[in-house]
Amino acid sequence: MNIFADFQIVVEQAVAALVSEGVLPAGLDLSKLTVEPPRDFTHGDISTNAAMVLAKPAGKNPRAVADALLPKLLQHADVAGGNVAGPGFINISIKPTLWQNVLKAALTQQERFGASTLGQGINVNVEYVSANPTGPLHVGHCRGAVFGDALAALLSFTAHNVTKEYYINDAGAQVDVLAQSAYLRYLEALGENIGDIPAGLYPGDYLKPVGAALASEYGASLREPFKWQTIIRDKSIAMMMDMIRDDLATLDIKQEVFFSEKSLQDSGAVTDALKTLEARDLVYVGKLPPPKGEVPPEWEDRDQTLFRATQFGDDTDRPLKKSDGSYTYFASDVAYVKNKIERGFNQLIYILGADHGGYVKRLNAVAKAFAGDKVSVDVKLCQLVKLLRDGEPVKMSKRSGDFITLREVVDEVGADVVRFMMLYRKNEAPLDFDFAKVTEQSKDNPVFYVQYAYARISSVLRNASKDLSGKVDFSLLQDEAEMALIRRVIEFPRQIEAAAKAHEPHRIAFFLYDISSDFHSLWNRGKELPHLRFIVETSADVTLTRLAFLRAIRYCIGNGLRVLGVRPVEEM
RNA sequence: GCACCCGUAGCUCAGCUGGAUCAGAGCGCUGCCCUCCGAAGGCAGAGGUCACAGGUUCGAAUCCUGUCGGGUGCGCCA
Repeated sequence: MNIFADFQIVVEQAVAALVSEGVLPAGLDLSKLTVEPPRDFTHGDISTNAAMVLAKPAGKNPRAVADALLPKLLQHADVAGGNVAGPGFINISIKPTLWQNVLKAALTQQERFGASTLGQGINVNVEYVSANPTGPLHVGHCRGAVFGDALAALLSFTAHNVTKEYYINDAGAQVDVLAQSAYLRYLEALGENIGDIPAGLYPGDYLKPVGAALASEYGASLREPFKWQTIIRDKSIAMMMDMIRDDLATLDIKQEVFFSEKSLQDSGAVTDALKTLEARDLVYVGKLPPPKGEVPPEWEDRDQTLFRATQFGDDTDRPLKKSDGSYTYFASDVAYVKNKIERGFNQLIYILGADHGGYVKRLNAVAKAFAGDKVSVDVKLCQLVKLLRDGEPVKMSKRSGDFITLREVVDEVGADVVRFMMLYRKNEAPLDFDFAKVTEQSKDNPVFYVQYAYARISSVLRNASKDLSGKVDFSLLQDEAEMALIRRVIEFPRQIEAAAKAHEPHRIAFFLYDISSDFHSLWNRGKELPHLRFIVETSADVTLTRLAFLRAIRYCIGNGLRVLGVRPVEEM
């Protein structure tokens, strides 16, 4: 139960009442109206900017609107009091029964506490990773993989109908290079001396099993590469994708749909998509202007088949065909967007590396061309991860093929640490990942800090005597440290919704840090003030109440961690 | 040349899509707290002209314009 969302409705009803009384004009825009916890809790429990937002369109001054609105709000059963403050804020304090009900809800809903109906009826496609099937995933893929997976979980938790998808780039030149590289490994597996892998091919050892598999399956019958290139390529792609799925599994990532680019071309979907655009006069043959400033030396003007992306806000029109008449990668993208729309998705989310910034406008343009405003596109760009070891950058040489793989990172520090750290920064901020720091067992390490809070709570629940008789009475929670934690619990459902709306899972990570901090603080208060301990020998009621309170907090932390895909631990 | 992202404390970053004595957290620095549920923690102090200059309005770290600085990308690659 998100009491802030509930009160949003209450405030809107109060506004409606004033409208019907003629105090406020009809047709007011309520979209800027917010109901939030106040920045400073001494102002109250709930705060709204309604009066200030409505004052101008209503032609009144904010305080007058607030004074008119306040009595309506005070009539509500859960409201204990309220006042108008500052330029026209309305602050409301709620009756203790309301926050007590939230704690009860946490205990009843358990793993579902914080879930929301926000996304009901919305079909979301989250596409992430989508790495070329030419080798194992490396660290660079880590962040997008975790981000996409956590965002998908967050959207599921808020009742969106989510499909997690991976786009396989299996149609371009890079998979032919893969096939050539695998062919050499195949010859090697047959006992031939292949020497060094030539430049331009994939040198990694991970292709040796592909060669071996081909050799054992086909013997020497594939020696003429041009004839059998298709078999070698398809086998290589299949094995690379298996490897990638295994890599993702180390992070507990399982996508439901693996969509082949090649299938789009083979099925005629690309041709169809272009026809659809042509029918709307969105395709033409023309020349693109060279980039301003430095013109590339080998620039030559040529006619190309172009999509009128500029009609939909892009910076330039985009080529659909190469000069030899074959389709560009972008043409596949166009068909893919169309395919997603036809599958009924209302929201298309793409998780891409920051070097794909140029995609944002063109993907939006394509979706607009096909579906107008009915389908929204959100491209989340993830910045680079800088790997450090004790503050020193970790060196990687991509050329030799010995880059650091995703698997190596997960093997060294564990999936939970990788997932949490990748989400402890907003996606467009660069991220430092220090092997030494992230495994440290101290409060400097946020993963540990949050896990520790969960474990401490679990420890208290274990230590508590099982056969206490008494009753839970949340009104016994009075201390300011307890109240601070209660405010966190109340805020949890709201944080989930806000993070889901903004497509920003990192907010959950920060929330978890904050609630853990408040918990550790309360814990230490109990050290100084024995009557604030969770287990109090002299009162079964107090003890049972605090244990129930702890369980509610534990559901917040546990559910938040689960959304991020991090396992809560009972002991450490 | 153009587009996108970023610029907040010495360092690493939050700041809930314009709110209130709001300028925050952690690290680092200074000083405290274990006869007591896990000190693997906690409390307190010092530290910033929110890159800069204008603008929008009741109100700006947040929105607009410009400047400076950093990153990324920019017609057949994928």
